Amino acid sequence: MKSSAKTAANAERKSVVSRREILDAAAGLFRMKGYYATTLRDIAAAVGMKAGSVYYHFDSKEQILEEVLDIGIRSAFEAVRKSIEALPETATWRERFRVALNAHFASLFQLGDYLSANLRVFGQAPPHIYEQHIRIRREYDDYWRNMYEKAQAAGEIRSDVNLSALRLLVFGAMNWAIEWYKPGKKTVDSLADEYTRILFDGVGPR
Amino acid sequence: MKSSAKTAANAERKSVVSRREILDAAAGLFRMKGYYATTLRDIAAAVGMKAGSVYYHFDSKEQILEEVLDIGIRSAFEAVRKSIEALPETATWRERFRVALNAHFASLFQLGDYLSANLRVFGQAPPHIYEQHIRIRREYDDYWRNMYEKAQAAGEIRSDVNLSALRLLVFGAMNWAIEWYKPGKKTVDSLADEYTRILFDGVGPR
DNA sequence: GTGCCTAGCTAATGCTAGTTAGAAAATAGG
DNA sequence: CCTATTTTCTAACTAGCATTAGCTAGGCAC
Repeated sequence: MKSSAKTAANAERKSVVSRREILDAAAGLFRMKGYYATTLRDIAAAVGMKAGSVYYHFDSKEQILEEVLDIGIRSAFEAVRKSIEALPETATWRERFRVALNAHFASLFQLGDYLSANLRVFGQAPPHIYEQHIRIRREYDDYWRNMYEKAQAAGEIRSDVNLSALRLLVFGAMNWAIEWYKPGKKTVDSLADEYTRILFDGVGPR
Repeated sequence: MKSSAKTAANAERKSVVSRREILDAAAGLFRMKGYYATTLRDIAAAVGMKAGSVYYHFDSKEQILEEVLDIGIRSAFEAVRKSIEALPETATWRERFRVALNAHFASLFQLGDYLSANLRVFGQAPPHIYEQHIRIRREYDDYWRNMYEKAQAAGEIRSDVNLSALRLLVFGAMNWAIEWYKPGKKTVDSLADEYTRILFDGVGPR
């Protein structure tokens, strides 16, 4: 009974391990070179395998992409949601924004390459993959939209502010960071801080 | 004499026309599908040619990419510069920012596909092309940086504002717009207006 | 009409990438 | 250790892509 349970766990683990390694490597390569310029041979080599072996674990290169995209957005969404839930009920919307932004940047810069790979390649993914992926993306979008709406309802965002513009501006800032961020240059905390200050206080004279 | 001048003009025009058509088509296709998923056959078909014929006008697919990238950033830079130069000397830095932003969005959404193709594919361009391209990009970046510095020196941007963060936030917002902008949804003018207001006034209560 | 130049076509080339099927090696369990 | 299963390797295949070299047709000048 016990040894049987151990057998099942071990048998699962090698392929689970290899599968994860492949995904990790793919995420890193997609982020760095994009989907099309990354070959299966590249990915396989990164995990000490040959390209044909990858097919034991995945049906196709496209399936790898789908999973990388999915993991990327879900892990970010989860991190953002969790960090907000961990706040006290009394937290301001400004603080929630900062924390959410922080979690997003943490996902982008600290939790592996999945989100950055996602941001880098989703816009050019094969059409059917893009169409599938856009759904979860909209959910994430709505989550942020909802936050802005509540902040405005609570008076923390002025009523004259166009929330749609705000949302798009912020998403741009959040996501374009992959193009310029260099680890060590700026901590995720300070980045989220500064963006929050700029957005809530504005840069103009008081 | 007259017929000779006409000959030269006509002979130049056909290849100049075809060449431009190829670039226009390439810009559109790169924007839509990315560089790698766009084939020479796609580009050729879009201008009513066959793939082999494109080599009469360009040495390689990469050369087409280089030119699309270059035209994209240069046209934006030029538009921004021109629009600022057309302002009176007394214009505020806030107004200059708005006008520059407006010009950038106009380049992005109204002057063909070059800038949007650029933004979409430069991050995944072949390394030697990327390295070459990044130079002009830095010049554009510096132009904006310079604007913020002067605005801060003039007191129009508060001294406590981290200009580096501001710059990166704004670039993100400016450039990520390719991911969501749908013509007709919002005019370029109103977009630049709204972003300027959010950034200068902030969204928080006064 | 002839000759030259321009602009595009065509068939072919060479290479690469994703993928497959069978063999071999590694792992796991008794 | 042995056996069964899992995991990886390998050689090959096919399709597609960028590119090339030679040809052709049209336009223009003489």
